[in-house]
Amino acid sequence: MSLDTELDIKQTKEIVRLTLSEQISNRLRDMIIQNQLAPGDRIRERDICLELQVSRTPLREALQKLASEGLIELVPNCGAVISAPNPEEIADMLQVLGVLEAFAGERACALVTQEEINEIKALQYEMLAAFARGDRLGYFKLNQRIHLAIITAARSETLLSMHTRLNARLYRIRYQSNLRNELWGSAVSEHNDILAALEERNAEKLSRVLRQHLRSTWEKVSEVMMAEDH
Amino acid sequence: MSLDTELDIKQTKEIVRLTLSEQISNRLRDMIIQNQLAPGDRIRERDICLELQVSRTPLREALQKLASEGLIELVPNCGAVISAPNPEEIADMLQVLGVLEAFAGERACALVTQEEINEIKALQYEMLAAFARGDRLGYFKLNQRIHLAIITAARSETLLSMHTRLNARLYRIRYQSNLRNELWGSAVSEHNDILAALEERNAEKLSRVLRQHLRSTWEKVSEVMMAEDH
DNA sequence: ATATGGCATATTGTATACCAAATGTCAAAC
DNA sequence: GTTTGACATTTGGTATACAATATGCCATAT
Repeated sequence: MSLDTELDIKQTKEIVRLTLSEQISNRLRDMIIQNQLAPGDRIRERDICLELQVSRTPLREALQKLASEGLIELVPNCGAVISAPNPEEIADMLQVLGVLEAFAGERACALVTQEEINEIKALQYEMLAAFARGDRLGYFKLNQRIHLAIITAARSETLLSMHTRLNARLYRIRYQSNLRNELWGSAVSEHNDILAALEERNAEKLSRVLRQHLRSTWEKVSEVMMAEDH
Repeated sequence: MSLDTELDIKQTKEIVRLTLSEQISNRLRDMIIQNQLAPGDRIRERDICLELQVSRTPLREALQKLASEGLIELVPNCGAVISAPNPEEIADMLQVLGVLEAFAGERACALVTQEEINEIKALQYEMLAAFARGDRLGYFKLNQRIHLAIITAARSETLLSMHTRLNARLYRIRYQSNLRNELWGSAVSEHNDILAALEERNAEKLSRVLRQHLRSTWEKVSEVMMAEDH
């Protein structure tokens, strides 16, 4: 299952045309998210140019984009380093993500269609299946898709783009945390609450549960971070 | 009073060194915010290069940055056009901004210092002074500074950066709205409520008032937009 | 008159070479 | 041991060339 599973299903109307710099930034973003480029690593322009077989111009445009997304930091005359957020920053981001999802929940309760609820329920069952099999990767990705589905149901472009950006910055650490934490399936019951609140279209409840959900995410993530940090 | 009034007061310790692409993106951002580049306008690389006396490479890097901030749209092979958000998008952004400020208010109540409250109160009086004089520009900028002060008091980098980005996209339209709307001073009483809630450190109240404040901002902005749209 | 197709022109996308400035390293001098 | 300075490396920026695409125009066909 790839990150862009939708491509298998959705019929894209237009032919997608990406500039080279977009392709590069997408590729680098994936490499960062998947930890092929680790936090603190320095990006050497020449090396990446050789590796991806592109010239410096589009690569540097891609770096600018990633920098403004917060995935890398551009130090003048020192080049680009992969961002290495500390626990405080992670906690901060997760809190804001919680606020965004809480708002998404509010709106979703008013705007979600029965079809979307059914789809989320299906994803929920798939996630339970992955959990039963001990399939951590599948579990994690389905978890992500459920949250994305709720954001989508909120029908707010601004919300979606902010969530996407923030999520990209958190993806790696959440993934690592999911792989390592003993309690990797502990969100199952919270997800039941989320689904229940959505089905009742109880905005206040869904909002509250989602924000709480991100708080407990922080607890799990911090546990793993502290352990790694010796 | 310039946008960066602080420079007059604050002693900057280090010498700030910005890369050329940063300087360019800052300049273009200001030009967009101040309506020197109007929504829908197309940016011709060569023209801007001549105007700013820079080469294409750093200019294009700057454009990438602005595009990822949502201030311009980059259409492959067609160049850059200044974003022209429609009323629905504006409403959407203002709602999310309201959510962010509400959260900032919550945190600020817990973290704000007495000094900061005093400063916000001072800004409030300055704003009242500007209102009394009919100084719309001064009123608007002080209004912005008050909100920024609340965000700052919340002590969340993520929140600050998201707020800054969203605010940049909204700045122009809010400024125009402030200039033209009959009710340009109607936020004065809301600001009294905001300050009161902050002084009481009443998180729930401040959060609610701030979100409501952005809702009434939308009412004023939409009024002006509708009028302009014929 | 409208529509189609093709051509010329303008603009963007990418590659490359080059230079200046900044950084890091390492050895010599004190 | 610390400082100084020369050197190699890397990045920031410019200039330029060329390819790909978009745009506008005109002639032709219907």
